[in-house]
Amino acid sequence: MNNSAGKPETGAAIFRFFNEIGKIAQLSGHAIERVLPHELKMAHFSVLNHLARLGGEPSLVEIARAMQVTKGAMTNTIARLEKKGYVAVTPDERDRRSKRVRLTDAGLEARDNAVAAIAPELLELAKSVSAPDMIEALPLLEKIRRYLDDNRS
Amino acid sequence: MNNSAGKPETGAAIFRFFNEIGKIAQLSGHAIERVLPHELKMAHFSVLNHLARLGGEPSLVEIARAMQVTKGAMTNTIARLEKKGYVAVTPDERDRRSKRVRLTDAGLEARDNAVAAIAPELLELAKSVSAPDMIEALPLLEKIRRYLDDNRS
DNA sequence: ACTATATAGTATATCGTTAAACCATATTGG
DNA sequence: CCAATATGGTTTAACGATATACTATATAGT
Repeated sequence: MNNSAGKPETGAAIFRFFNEIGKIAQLSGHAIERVLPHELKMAHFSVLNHLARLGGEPSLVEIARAMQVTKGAMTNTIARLEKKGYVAVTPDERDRRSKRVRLTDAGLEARDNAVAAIAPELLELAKSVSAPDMIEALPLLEKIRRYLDDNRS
Repeated sequence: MNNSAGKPETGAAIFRFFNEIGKIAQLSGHAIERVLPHELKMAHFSVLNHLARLGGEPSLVEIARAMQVTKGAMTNTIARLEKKGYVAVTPDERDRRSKRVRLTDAGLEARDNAVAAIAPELLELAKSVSAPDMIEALPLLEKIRRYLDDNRS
């Protein structure tokens, strides 16, 4: 049956879509945190992973924007990561309001260990559900994420 | 590295899948909270919506399990909703440890107003992205959610 | 140049959540 | 029956996030 955006059931279906997305995010977040090294919360791991993938030395606010949290939250997160020696923070010479954040070797190692800890969980899930279907759904998810990203005030 | 789920990139793709899911959940949550009546946080609305859809008089822990939060969190949420008059809480005669939670008329009205406030956002998004694609993805999402639900410890 | 405005980062109060300890009541197995 | 154990709910401490206000520096407009 064809549901265009005008039909009444469409709203309910879209609603359910986001409902499922929210629950999956919650459940997968918990599942991942369970296997994560004890000191690494999801927020910390996300930052390490972001730095490992992006490379370079982004500023604190750039990281905050990428992680979609406030800069206040990122001040806290970066401080914790720095205390653990996972990131190095240096003042920006050009813009003296700003700081540059760089992943240390220890940080990269911690991130790699975390990824290795998570991988089996993900692969088992992919086996039980359907890896091809999930991969096929990726473009749609990216499109939706971009839309939401562009339309946040 | 053993990869029974397929090609070696599969792990990375699954990882990205959950990354996107997480970001969409965050962004859509914020977007929805923006249009929600000021007193209604996402957690409160979710409970009202759950009660409206399920009907009946579930216990506090049953709601907590459905919402995937701890019972401590639900104690707090229900207390707030009760103070606003959106739910009525009565002792369970059969099991005197338990409480029954029922949606009041005011609660149903608040929920309906919230749904009405959210609907336009969702429909605009569905129009800009692709409602059919989202609807088509629903079974996969439900399958993943069920898997995660069944496999949480 | 000077003023106004924007931006980077920090500090603080508040909020919702979790984890853990706890009390009360139910249920189960000797 | 009764002891052991499980379950429903509340409370408390710690934590991460937000919003807000604040300091310091940068940028734009006149």
